[in-house]
Amino acid sequence: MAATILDVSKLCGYSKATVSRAFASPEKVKEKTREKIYQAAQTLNYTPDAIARAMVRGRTDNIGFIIYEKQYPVVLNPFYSPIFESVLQTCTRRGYSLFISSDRELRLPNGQTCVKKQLDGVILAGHSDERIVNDLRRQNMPVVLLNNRLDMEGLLCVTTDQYGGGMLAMEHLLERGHRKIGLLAGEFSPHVYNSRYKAYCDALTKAGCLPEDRYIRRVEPVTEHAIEAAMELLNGKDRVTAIFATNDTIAIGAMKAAIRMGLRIPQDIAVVGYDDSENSRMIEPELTTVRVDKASMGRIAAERLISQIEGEEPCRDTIQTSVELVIRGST
Amino acid sequence: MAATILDVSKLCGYSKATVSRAFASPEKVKEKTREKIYQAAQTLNYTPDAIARAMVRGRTDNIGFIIYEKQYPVVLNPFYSPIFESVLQTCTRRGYSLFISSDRELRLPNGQTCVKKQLDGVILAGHSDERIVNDLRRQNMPVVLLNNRLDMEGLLCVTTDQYGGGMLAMEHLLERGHRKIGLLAGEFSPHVYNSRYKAYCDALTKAGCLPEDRYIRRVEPVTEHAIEAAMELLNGKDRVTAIFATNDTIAIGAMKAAIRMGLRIPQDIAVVGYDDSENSRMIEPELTTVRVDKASMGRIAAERLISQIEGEEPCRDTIQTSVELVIRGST
DNA sequence: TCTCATAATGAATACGTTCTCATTTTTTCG
DNA sequence: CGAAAAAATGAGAACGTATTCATTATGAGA
Repeated sequence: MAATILDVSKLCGYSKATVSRAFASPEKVKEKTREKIYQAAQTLNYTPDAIARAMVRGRTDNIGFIIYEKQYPVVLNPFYSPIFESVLQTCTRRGYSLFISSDRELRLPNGQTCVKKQLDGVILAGHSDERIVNDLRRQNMPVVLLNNRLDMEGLLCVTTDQYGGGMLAMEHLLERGHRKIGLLAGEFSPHVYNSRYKAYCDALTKAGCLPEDRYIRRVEPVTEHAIEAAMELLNGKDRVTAIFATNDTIAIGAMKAAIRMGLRIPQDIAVVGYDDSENSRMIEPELTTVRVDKASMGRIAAERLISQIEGEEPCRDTIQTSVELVIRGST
Repeated sequence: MAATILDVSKLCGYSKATVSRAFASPEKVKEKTREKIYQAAQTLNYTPDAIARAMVRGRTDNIGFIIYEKQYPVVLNPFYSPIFESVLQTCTRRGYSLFISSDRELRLPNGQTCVKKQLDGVILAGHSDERIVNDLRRQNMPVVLLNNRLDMEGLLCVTTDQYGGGMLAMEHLLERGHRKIGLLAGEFSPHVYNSRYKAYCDALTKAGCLPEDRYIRRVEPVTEHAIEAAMELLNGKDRVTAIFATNDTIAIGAMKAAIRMGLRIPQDIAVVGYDDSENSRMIEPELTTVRVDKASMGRIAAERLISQIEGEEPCRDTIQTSVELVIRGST
């Protein structure tokens, strides 16, 4: 049905080869010829077939974005959304299209990888593991890790200073005089969890306090769970005066718990979050939080992946984007 | 580098055709043969090449999801995120992969549609227009509209009862005795905007009130703008006692404005939102809002598109999913 | 005008599958 | 057991493009 290069060729009288060149590398064909070819193409409503093109070039100009975050049923959560936006922009600018999928889709029942030859490279976001990376590498698929860190030879990881960010949050609370600080720790990838937990402990210790288990709760990053856990920390006469939550959704849960218990924020209870996602400005007062440079993360990951696809060697193993404390009304 | 069907063929002694069948339609090959072929494939780490496959079948098993919402810089906003999730699930279950893009990506500089032959069909979300649909149709591309309505021959639109939803919200406020009701109307597609605006006017009129321009503000669906507009409505002695916001982000802006002005929710000012996005439960008190069945929207759009791809004729032009009022603390 | 270099074009092949049609093997059943 | 039917397999074309290599047209310099 659709016109092919042959139809155009016949209509304008030039060979298939020349027509092909007119589209794929216009500078190699005489201007006058090119015009005639484009004219013919237009009347036939012809566009080069991307599949046939990919077939012979061995490249599709498609990139995959795959999110592994088991705890979130929603593929696109407030943290990844801006990252994704940035990845999409970068890819578009450089002529690539973007595939997206959750982890379920990567492997088909028969063990095939549906990704094969469909994609020129893959961005793995969240907590993927060595096995997944190895699977992809065995197929010579360029890979970049996003918001995760795995120590594998030549594997590029784009992440942030998790420990430093945690420190920023804790030092801010300590500076304001808080000593009884609760930790609401979300269940993320080990890399993320461990770094932020360590920052919590180190900061307290440095300030002469002892981290106490009764002030610490592990929670799923879901508002309801966070509310429950926060209520425990806020109950009793020995309650905490501040809470460090390891992401904004959890922090908002903590604030909601406080409001429901009649506590004033920040006078009675201060809350610091992490990520600076959209949510952080939805609540009132707005949330003090650790801002992660999500736009850069996405851009860098995409750019490095594309460099790799286009033949350059990865120059560094790990790239850390900056973190910054944004102080708002909750502290 | 990567193994092809020919390598497998040589290793196991069967012809290319049989190897191909072993993967594409296993029931057509003897079990014993199949096992040997799989074995050989495994040792060679072979997987059928999706591109070559697409080339000969004329199908890619890829679907595109394209969002047109100019006012939102973020491709994936809280409204579309669950819809997208649902689309992704449905596609995955039925063996399709998902491409995503904003409108910028659809057309390349030279006027080509990069979509051509890469995709088996497209879901157009947000306010796309006739021109776009026609472009795609000229290439025989199956199309489904999501959250929008265009009167075009045989075009399937999956939407919701915008007017009915608006009515639910307004009648709820009227029942609670409110008469001075403000409208914060987000700038969405004409279809959406007009329906909700009409519901606002009709409900008021039916209750014997006259819609007044001073109670109505058009706003971009961004929290800051909503806060400003809400403050205008809440100022002065003649202020409104309730606000109907045409989406949750705007409603949250209204609530934040009220809180900042020292008004109590819902005693001094009631707020109803629209969409029931995640945000609606982030604020305290939580937001009364019109729930849109986003999961169904996504599922239905994907299913109908796939039916169309697989050869069935669309049965209805417009499908409306249900709306429902969720009453929470803000009213 | 002629020669040589260079630019522009064409013919043919390759990319890795699926599918049709023909052929061979296996099964069924009288 | 033998013939017919059914199942399994193989040979080869086709999908629509990019690219290599050969050929032809164009232009520059003397």
